[in-house]
Amino acid sequence: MTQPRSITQHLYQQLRAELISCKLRPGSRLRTSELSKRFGTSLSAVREALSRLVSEQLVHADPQRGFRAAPMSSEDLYELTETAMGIEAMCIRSALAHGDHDWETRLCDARDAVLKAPLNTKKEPKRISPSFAKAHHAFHEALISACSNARTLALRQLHQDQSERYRQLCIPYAPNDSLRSGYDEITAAAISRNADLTIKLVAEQFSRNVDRFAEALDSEQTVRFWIEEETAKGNANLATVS
Amino acid sequence: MTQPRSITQHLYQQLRAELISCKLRPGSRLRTSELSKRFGTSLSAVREALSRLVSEQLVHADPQRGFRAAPMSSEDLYELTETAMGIEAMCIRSALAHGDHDWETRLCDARDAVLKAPLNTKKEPKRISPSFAKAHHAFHEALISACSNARTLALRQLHQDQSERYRQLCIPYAPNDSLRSGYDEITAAAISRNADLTIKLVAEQFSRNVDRFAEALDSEQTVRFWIEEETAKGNANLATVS
DNA sequence: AACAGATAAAATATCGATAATCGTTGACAT
DNA sequence: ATGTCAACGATTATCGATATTTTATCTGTT
Repeated sequence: MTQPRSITQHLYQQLRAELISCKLRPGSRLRTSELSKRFGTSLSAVREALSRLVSEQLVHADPQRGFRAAPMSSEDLYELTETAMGIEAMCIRSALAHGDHDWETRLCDARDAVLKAPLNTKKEPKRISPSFAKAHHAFHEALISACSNARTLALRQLHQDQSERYRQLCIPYAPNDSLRSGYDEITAAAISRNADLTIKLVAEQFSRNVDRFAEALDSEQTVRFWIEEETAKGNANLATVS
Repeated sequence: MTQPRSITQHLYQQLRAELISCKLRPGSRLRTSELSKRFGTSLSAVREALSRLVSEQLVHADPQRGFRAAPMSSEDLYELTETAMGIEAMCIRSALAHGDHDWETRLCDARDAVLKAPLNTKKEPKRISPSFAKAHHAFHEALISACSNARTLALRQLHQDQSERYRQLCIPYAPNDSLRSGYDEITAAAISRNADLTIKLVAEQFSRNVDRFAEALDSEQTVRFWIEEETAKGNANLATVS
């Protein structure tokens, strides 16, 4: 955890996190006055942080009408998934070309971890457990960790975060062992340097639940999220930058 | 040309254009005070515009040390080219899948135009003529114009602009007819919906001159650009927003 | 009752000023 | 001569206030 030097930097990270976690609801207005009050900073700092998020497509800026959290839609979800997978494919190709023995070890370790991680918790049986989600991400992170192209990796991070945002949609369903599928095959394909097969298998995993999320977005009912909405009254305090 | 509504918007577009054209030199410091003086606006407006460019990787922000134009390097050029081509490939696949008869017509027209455009001008015989460059861009634009994925298209634009920035490097050489190669073959491959071949041919065109630019960046001599550097004394005036 | 226009309230966009930070110069001691 | 430290100047980061624009409210008329 790197200590942010400037207020703006801190605001940027904080707002980004709240947008990805959907604590700031998609489509909701982001009033600079509200945010500056909540974080105890000036308008300018908030505006600057929001401006950076505009280029990341996490925030939309209607000139003269202020900022709002980027909306969600099933169309965008499908497009995002396609784009993200294309970028993931680039990373995989590079990783398979550059991966050494260390990389293979990391990959196998990550595979073992994800196969052992608990799917859900007793408290929330209808939600994928944070530890499984973490292990899943770590696996794919390990897979592309040998990718040598910094630009592609940066793009991947952006789209990973965007996808993570969509996964905040509350869609209760009991996870089953089918979630464990793919990891073994992907690992084998990657180590044998079969890029096309690796990509195909990863793509299958990626698009597994997309339809479910898309349905939730298209349904008439208002969408629900796992996390609670941030209310205007909240009064977060800035950690003192020591 | 859409009339920008806000000062910040205008600044953003202006700065972006100057960064891509390398009027603002790669790696050079972007002092907010200088820029605000030059454009006759306040510091905040400049900071806000620069902040948006940070996420586009056209500007780097060292906390507490201000902004600077993103540097150039041969390593980055190679990575950019690879990434841009990967994105272009996604667009091509989508376009070939969705392209209708209209699209084929647009593509053929663009091909004819690029084959007729003059390679250079008498005034600058060692530089590719603007009209040929324009026709070249229009051709590839037409090729991907049937792509249905807005996110991929947006990414493409970003990387196109980044590549354009590198092409501002002054590398005099007399263009010859080999520059005309590829367009016929690409058009044919695209219309016959052979995605793999289309991509391969486009990739060849893309990477044609990369080495030349990379050499220029790696050479000991300071790099030169076609356009003149923007000096601090300049005094651009804001168009009155009517 | 419905609509148009005028007015008031809210929020945004912009500015100029202040505080914090960094880089540099120059004095001083070793 | 060289290295360290302090004070200065330059620049950035942040703030609070003002000007503009949008949105909501109210009034009067058809």
